[in-house]
Amino acid sequence: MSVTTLEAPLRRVHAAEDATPVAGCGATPMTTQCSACHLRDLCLPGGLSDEDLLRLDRPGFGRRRVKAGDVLYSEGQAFHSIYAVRSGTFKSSLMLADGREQVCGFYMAGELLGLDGVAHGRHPSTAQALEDTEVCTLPYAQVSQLATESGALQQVLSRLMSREIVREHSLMLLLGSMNAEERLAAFLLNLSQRMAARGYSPREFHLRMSRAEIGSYLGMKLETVSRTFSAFQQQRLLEVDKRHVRIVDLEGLRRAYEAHA
Amino acid sequence: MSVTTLEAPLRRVHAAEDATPVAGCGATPMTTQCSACHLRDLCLPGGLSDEDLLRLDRPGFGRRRVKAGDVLYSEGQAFHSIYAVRSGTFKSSLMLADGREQVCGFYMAGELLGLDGVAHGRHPSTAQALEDTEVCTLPYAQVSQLATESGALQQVLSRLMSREIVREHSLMLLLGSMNAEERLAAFLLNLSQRMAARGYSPREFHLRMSRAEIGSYLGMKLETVSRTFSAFQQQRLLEVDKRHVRIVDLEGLRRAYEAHA
DNA sequence: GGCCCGCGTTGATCCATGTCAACCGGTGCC
DNA sequence: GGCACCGGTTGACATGGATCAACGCGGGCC
Repeated sequence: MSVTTLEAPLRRVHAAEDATPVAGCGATPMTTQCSACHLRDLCLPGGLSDEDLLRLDRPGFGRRRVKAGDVLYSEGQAFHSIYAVRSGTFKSSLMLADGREQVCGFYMAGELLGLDGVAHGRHPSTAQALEDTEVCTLPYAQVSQLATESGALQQVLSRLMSREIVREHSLMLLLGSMNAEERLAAFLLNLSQRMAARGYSPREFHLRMSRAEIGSYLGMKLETVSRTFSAFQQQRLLEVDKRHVRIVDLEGLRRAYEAHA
Repeated sequence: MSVTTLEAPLRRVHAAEDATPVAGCGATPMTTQCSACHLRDLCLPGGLSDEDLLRLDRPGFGRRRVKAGDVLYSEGQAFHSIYAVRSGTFKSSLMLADGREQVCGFYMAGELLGLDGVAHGRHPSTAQALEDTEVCTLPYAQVSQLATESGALQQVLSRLMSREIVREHSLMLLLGSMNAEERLAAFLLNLSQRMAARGYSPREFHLRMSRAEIGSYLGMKLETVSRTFSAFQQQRLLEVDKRHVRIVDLEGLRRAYEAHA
């Protein structure tokens, strides 16, 4: 149980994942106990008492693997479950009639996906895996039931939804009032922070998404994303090689973000 | 109780408001019963059973008047309550360090304000009245308590938060992928629809916000908003006189929205 | 009544980002 | 092994919207 570096917990998740039998291949589907999960502090159970934590074990949430490029749910589909990312990365997006796509979020381990489906009983967005992933499936009826039994759990759920609202507020700020450099800086700083929270290095990481996906998320074209990466490199803020990013000057990047030029 | 036109319910709210004694002037503060409210179908109680509706009467939510230009709550302030708009219009906004403002929503009668405060126990945004307004103050602790007692109420609350997420998704789509004409068309169509839901004419209304506020919301400058209004007028889609708008060609406006030019 | 100020409109010009195109390196397939 | 394709980078050019500036209208205040 003892871990020496902050990086260990997530690494272990990946290892465990490798040992897991392939889902949907006949055997009883894998279930998950939140109380034993490495991600419990980041994920839904974060901050719950032991008692409430055990309550979450009861339903035995299922697991599901989603391969790179496959969709977890898609726009218009009936809403039954929310999903907690166990490993890997997802993007969620909306599609315009003419095929233009707006990425509205990237989700990594411990983050909850699909809360937007609660409103109208159907998923208003599509969630697609950017790499091979594994999720916990949390049937909303069960989650809802558990929430009626425990005020604390209900709180947590409300807080998570509210947090999603706050996140989107800041994205709106970004999309509505920032220029290309500010946008990319904000994006990288956010990623960096989330990597750190997961025990990875905040200064060096691998992007799971293409330039086009970053661009769609940030409201700019892929060429502009690429150019802005190059500009940051020239300013000695980053070292970039395709999807590998090293933040050389974190403070400088923060300044670029707050430049509001 | 019988109303002959759809416009009546809201008109009555305004009338009632005029008769209400000024808040905070010594007398016991006005309280509100959701079960008797004209807005009950639009607002928090929407879809609740009679039993649950009565439950909402119990806490006796307070009322508060906020004059044009005054703030209901501001960024950073501790979060205690959410607010239901009884009459008038609010904007909510975020501020950048350098003073740039991003309006992230306009709220009218029956809409809930402040849900973004649940996440971290402080308001991450500022809500300001665009005209003289009245709100119901719903202390979050009480709302939360009620939700533990009634699954249905909890559902409603979750659904409202989720709806806010969905709303912001589409705003992101707008900010990330649409041009000026599409943005303004989307804005007007949305307003039109909300006016209709409140029993007002969907084709003719008075804007409560300035060009600059519309611009901030839509991620464009006030001059561009003004020009785009003029362009729509030239295309015979609208008739505009300052803040008075008449939609001449609703279908045309829809096409402008879906043009994705 | 007259003045000032805030809001909205419109014109002229500029510039950040979009668009189009060429090219490069890596990967997977024939 | 070579070819085709995909993702990324870079350059040249186009353009939508920002910026700067002038002006008009109406309401509030002295």
